[in-house]
Amino acid sequence: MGLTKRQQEILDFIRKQVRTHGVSPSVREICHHFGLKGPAGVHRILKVLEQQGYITSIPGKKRTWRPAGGAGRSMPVLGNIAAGIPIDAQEDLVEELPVDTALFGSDDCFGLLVKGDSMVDLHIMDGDIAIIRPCHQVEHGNVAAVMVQGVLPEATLKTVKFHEDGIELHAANPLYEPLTFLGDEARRVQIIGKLAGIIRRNR
Amino acid sequence: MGLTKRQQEILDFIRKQVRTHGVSPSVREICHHFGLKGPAGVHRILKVLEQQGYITSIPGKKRTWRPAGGAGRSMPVLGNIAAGIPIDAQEDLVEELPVDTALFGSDDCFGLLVKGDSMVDLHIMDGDIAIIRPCHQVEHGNVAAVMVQGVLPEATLKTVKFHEDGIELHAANPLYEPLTFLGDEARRVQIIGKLAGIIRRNR
DNA sequence: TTGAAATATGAACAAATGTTCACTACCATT
DNA sequence: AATGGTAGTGAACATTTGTTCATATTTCAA
Repeated sequence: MGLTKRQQEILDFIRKQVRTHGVSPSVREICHHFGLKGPAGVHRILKVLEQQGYITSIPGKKRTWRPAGGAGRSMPVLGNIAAGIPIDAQEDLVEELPVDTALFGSDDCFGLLVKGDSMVDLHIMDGDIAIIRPCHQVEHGNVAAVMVQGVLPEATLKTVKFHEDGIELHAANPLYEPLTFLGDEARRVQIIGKLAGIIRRNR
Repeated sequence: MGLTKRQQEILDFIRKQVRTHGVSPSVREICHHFGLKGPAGVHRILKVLEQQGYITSIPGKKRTWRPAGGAGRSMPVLGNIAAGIPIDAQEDLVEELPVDTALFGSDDCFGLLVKGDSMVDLHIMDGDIAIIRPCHQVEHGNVAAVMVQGVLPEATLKTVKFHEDGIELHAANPLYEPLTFLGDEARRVQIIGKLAGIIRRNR
């Protein structure tokens, strides 16, 4: 079976600390975060997590308790986005990439799994991970992850074009017709974020 | 102006340690690596590197001296490869990507800056970073970084095809003619490594 | 209720480690 | 030779921090 509530909390805290600060927390910093008085309790839990294979340390060395699979900052990859920008949504999380979000210019960047060939003209392929930098507005011609209420069930990559009277969403593939939203219709278009990059892994 | 020899050595060591171990070295570990007796000298240099913006630390906290731009493991990106696999070649190093090499399956992966449109059919664009996993042999049809003595001045991405009597190197672009090497000629083809992935950053 | 497992507390020890200071050595330039 | 920047040595101090032990408290299922 899985982990205890406390064990999970502590594991999450370590991961989050390493992800954001790039430095492992000390045992006492973990204590302080949970309002505990002494390091003993946390230390025992660390031992448990180590035995389960979740974390590692170099015995005796300071600040070496860190996630096992690989230390360092990371970036979440989402399978799809159903509503709004997922802040801490665990549901659609496909994996954590061992990549510093700084690589793509912003701390809140995240990956979005690309499905289908709709962006093939931009050399983005099925299975690629599109890196999205969250924002609410884009310029004419930018590629962005967008959602359209009632039309696109999940966030999709489109080239966004603005006209006097509306918004046009283009797939980068001649096989797909552009979507046009005129007047009030345009309000249904929700910008998730701008395309900041691509990561592809060959099988 | 740049850094002193010692300063550069220490900076490189810190980067390498963080890259491979995921944990910052302690001041004394740095001393030991260079055969120094006391931590004082190194500490002074660390201060210099900090002031220059290369590294950061949380004053007083243990093991918090780490590369400034982003902690965690990283992967070197090379502009071009003139001869053999560059183990520690600093010359052609374009930058360090804050990406764990584990993402692409092997510790010795490195990035190679893609120039030109010769791989456009594989959806690899000018400016992309091709991730190369070093190896000496590839299978028929694999995409690899190759060099050809006297023909290709630097490592280039090609689709490698084997025939009864030789090797054919194809660019993934109809505008480029494939290169054919028959018989003994084939020995001039040197495989640098296999294409493991792509990282693209949009401007 | 009862008992085992998980947690928390308090105290204390030993190491690891950052940091500082004074002094010496080397090296290139003036 | 004098000077100034960079480096190395030795010693010492103060914290941070991992680790352990014994004991109390909570939780939760049998």
